[in-house]
Parts: sequence; C-alpha cells; structure tokens
Amino acid sequence: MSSIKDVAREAQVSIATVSRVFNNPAVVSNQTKTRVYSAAEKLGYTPNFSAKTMRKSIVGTIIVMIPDISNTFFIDIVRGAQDYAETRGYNILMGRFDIHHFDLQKYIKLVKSKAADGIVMAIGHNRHFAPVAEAKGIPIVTIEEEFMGNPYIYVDNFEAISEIVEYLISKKRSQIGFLGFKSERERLLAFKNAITKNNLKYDEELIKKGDEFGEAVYASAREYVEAILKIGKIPDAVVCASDVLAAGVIKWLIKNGLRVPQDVAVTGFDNIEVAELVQPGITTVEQPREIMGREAARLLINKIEGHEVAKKIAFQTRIVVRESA
Amino acid sequence: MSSIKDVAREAQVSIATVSRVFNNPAVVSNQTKTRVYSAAEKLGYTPNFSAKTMRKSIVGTIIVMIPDISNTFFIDIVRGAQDYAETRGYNILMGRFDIHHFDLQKYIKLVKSKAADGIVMAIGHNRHFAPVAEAKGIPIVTIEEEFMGNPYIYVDNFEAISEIVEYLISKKRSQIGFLGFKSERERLLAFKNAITKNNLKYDEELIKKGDEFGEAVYASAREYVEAILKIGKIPDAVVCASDVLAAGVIKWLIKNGLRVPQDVAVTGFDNIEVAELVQPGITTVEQPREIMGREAARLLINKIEGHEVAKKIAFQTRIVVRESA
DNA sequence: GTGAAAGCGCTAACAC
DNA sequence: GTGTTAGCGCTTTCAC
Repeated sequence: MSSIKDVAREAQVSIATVSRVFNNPAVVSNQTKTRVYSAAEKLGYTPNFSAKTMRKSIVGTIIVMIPDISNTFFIDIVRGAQDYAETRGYNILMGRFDIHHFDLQKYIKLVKSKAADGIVMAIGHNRHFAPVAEAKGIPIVTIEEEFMGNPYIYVDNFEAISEIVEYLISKKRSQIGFLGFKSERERLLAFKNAITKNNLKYDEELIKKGDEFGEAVYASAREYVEAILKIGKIPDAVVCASDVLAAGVIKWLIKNGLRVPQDVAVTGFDNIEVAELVQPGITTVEQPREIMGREAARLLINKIEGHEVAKKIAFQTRIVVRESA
Repeated sequence: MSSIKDVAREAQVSIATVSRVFNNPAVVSNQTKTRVYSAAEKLGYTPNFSAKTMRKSIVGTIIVMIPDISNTFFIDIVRGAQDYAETRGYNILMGRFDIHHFDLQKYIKLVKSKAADGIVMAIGHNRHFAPVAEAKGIPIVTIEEEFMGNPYIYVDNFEAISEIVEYLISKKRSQIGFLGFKSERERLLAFKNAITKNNLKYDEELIKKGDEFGEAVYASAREYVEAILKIGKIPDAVVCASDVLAAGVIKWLIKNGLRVPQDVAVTGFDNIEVAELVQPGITTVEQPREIMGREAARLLINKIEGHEVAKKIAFQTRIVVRESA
C-alpha cells in the first residue's frame, strides 16, 4: 500500500501538498493538482483511514443497534439511518442487543476508543433499560423509548390505538377484543381508554397478552382464538398489537370457520409486508420506519458535530385500510 | 480523553509498559500491572482504535453488503455473519447495493483505506455483476453467486426445485405450473428438467416470470392467477420461486374461489416468516440463511488472516411441509 | 522487567 | 501556493 510519502515523491511535491490536494484542493494550483492526481492514480493511492481519523475528533462512523430479532421493522430503521448517514459521509457499524440481556457496553467501548462517534439504538416500544454509567457523555439517540435522558424519536402509540379503535367503532363494531404484548401496557391502556371514551365496554375475557417475537407470537395468536372460542364469546372485532399477531389471529379464526371481516374484524400494527400478503389483507397502523431511522441518524450526527438538537421528535402514524377490518 | 501517556504518568511507568500491560500482560510484573490497571481505571482510559490499527495490518472490521431491499432473508445473513465475526473479534460495517446500480466502489475504497479488511456480499441468486477492476486483490466472499473468482457460499437451487417438483408428483399432482423470476433461469430450468425427468409435460402457458422485489412481486402473483384463469387452464399445482410470490398466488386463487391445496397446490421458496403466517401455511424450501452468513464471515476472516480457504461451500436445502401442498 | 526512541500516515500550524 | 515540522496515540525494536 502506497502512502502519502510515495505520492509526494512521485509528484515531486511535499506531503503537505498531497494532503491539501485531497482535503482542500481549492488552495493548490491546477498544475500541481494534476501532477498529484496522476501520481496518486499511478500508485493506486488511497488515504489511510486510521491515520486520518487519528488526527480528527470525528471518525465518521455511527453505530446502529437493533434487537436480536429478524424483523423487517428494524431493517427499515437501519436502512433509513444508513440512507441519511451516507449523505453526511458517515458509515454504519451494526450493533445488536439481546432483548433480555441488554449489552450496550461493547458499543460504548467502541465509541470511547474512537472506532465510532455515537450510537442510534432502536429500543422498541415499551422496553426499558437500566442506565449504564459508562454511557454518560457519549452521543446516543434512541428510537421508540427514552434512554438516560438522550434525544429520541417516537410515535404516539396511544393515539394510534385510539384511532384504530374509533375506526372499528365507525364500522359498527361494538364488542371489541384486544391482543397485546406481555411486555407493554401502553397500547392496552390506550385500548381501554378508547373503548370507554366511546361509551362502550370492554370485556376482560377478550383481552390477552401475547408474545412479541419469534415463533411464540404465532402460538399466542392461536391461544387467543382458542380461548375465546372455548368461552364462547366471539367479539366482532379484535385489535392486535402487531401485524404478526393479527395474521395469526386471522389464520386461526378462518381455520375455525369464522369469516374475517364479516364475523370478526381484525386489525394489526406496523404495516409490514405480511399485512399485504395474507388473505384477507390486514387493516393496520403504519409507522414511518425509514423516516424514524433517518431522523435518528440526523439527530445523532448533529449531536456528534456539536449542534444543539431536539429533545424528542414524534411522528404520526396512519391507518392503512385493507380487507380485514 | 486520556491517552496512554496520561496513564503512564499516573502509574509512573513508561508508555511502553502501559502498552505491554494491555497487549502482552504476561511479560510485565504483577506489581506493575496492578499499578497500571488502577491508573487506567482512574483515568477512564480506553486505547485509541485508530492509533492501534494504524500500526497493524488488520483492522478488525468486515463489510457485509446486502441488496437494497427489506427482506428477512438478508437480515438473517447479516445476523449470522455478525454472530461469527464477534467470536473472532471483528465488527460489521453495513454495506448496501442497489440491485440495479451495483456500486461496490465505495466499499472497496473503505477496504483500501484500511477502514475495513474485506467484504461479504450477499449477491442473491442468479444475479451477476460485471467485474470491478479495483476489487482485484481485496478479500471478498460472496453468497449465492460467484464474483470475480472469489470464494462463495451457495445452495443448490437446481436440486431444491427438483425435490419440490418430485414432492408434488408424489402427491399425485401432474399439471404443474411455475412462477419464477424475470431475473433468473436456473430455477426454471430445474423445473422443466424435473418435470420431463418424471415423464410429465409442462405447459408453457402455465409458466411465467414475476418480479423479485417490493410491491411488484405481489402484482406478478395476481397477474399470474388472472392469466391462467383467463385461458381457463387451471393447474393442479404451482411452484413459485419465492414465498412472497406463493403467498400472492394463494391469496388470488382463494379470492377467485379456488381452494388451496385441494384444487391447486402451491409451493414457495425461502421459508421466511410469511410462509407460516398465511392461511394455508406454505410448503416451501428452506435455505440455512444464518449459517450461510456465518460461513461467509468465517471464510472471509480466514482469508484476511492469510489462511487458505475453500473455493466454494454448498449447503443443503430442505422441504418444509405445511398445508399449501 | 522496563525504558528510550523510532515511526505508522496523516493534518495543521507556521513560515516563506 | 508550497514546504517544513510537530505531533496525534500507539506498537515495537533495541538496549539495559
């Protein structure tokens, strides 16, 4: 690998000039520039990244941490962050955390050792993590939940659930069930609140909490359907906290001879690919995932570069109507 | 940020000793070690990554490039690669390429500038890219297809399709249609070959090529179903080149009053989450995605570290039987 | 077992 | 417009 020295020798200029050609070309004469460029070309010179960042306070790399689960939701966030980061000349280092054993330490270390400048963490709704002392002072932006007072990007789940409940009510549904997540309460509270606000009643027997990730989600949906069938109370609508749960519920309702949406309307949350692919297509709530990723990256980079940034940024969800409700 | 100098001063040793304590602790006395450790602790010292890698030939970062599409398939590959890379002390830098405008250049530059050591590229089946001169000599491992003579990881699609066709035949299906990808021929060839080998005939009117990514996939499935309905030739089975295509076909068949699998059996390819979520569940071909990611990372890192590596590694697919066929 | 010193490749004063 | 030089934080001979 040839270095700046080699290029300088080849072009018969000083290394400072070579450096200038690549970092501040405006100040060097055209003649010299041409000489340097062709010398660099000839030697296949590429400036050394480490040497460069060693002299700078900013490395140009941000870490994007997502939970350890296969989910298009998080990929879209990464994609959004990467899209934006690219425009600012930053690279993305992938980080992951186990949803049960939060381990931020490793990535904090990368930032402290100046392998990266900061961290975007897609926490996921209603997950909360204990503060990490070492994280103090390093640039962090989170998505969906707040962490240690750092800026965060979120959507108003409470409002989203209210809207979907009201949508169902507008469709003349009155006996509405709810399948939420074990790990969170916000959507459930929103659900109950929306029902009550509209002078309806919810039935605790039609409210259950399911799993959030992996195969278990699917099993939760089945259990829910079997439970309501067993007690013989069939709601005329079910609000689910994710599209995967909704897909599962639809699948098991149909298997048991019920029609969706004629007998039971079902709504999802997230608007991932699945919502479109199942039959009937799922009416759901969309979150602007890519945009959230972008914004998180923007905030983080601004913070890294020393600008003042917003404390939190909320995005609006929207209902995507398909056939299931 | 405190540096090695500060620690040396604090511990009253030379900077060389501090360096040894962190890189080759065996050679320094316990007494000194303790002094250095506590000084480092006190000052919150973290070795500077750039300074370190500037002196080493290996950085400890590999780039994983995936196509610019939201698909669990590729995430699993990234996850597998990251899992393994971690065990070898490597980080993952995310790379992306537009499937239409292949741009490897940017990442090659990162490797040349020693911001990373090599590249894993998840090309995707039957996509081929023109050689890139600059890529010569940098460590690259690809997934699914060969690129410029570099090592690659793949599954035998030909065999996989044969198996699924034979599975359908064993289920007494004889009029089998095929919905493939515009961009590839291998699966189609495998399909035709399997049909002929088993003394059946395929009908060109029941063979179509669909889109591979995004919303268009879904439209392709619809077009396929509408086309066969229009010509009035309903096959008793359809082999699809992806689960998403299969899900679409199932959806439109059902919408048109056909039963799956009673009237038409449908098979997919990939075994992504969707295959389980739709009703009926999709019988499909599974590729060991995470393992493929792991192996790619392993090969790449071995190559980076100067070991001899395999030219190509094949993995076995397996049929996952659900209800659709 | 430890220290002094050279040097990795580069940037940024500072001088001319 | 260009060159000289100090030094970023570290590893690694080479002495002792």
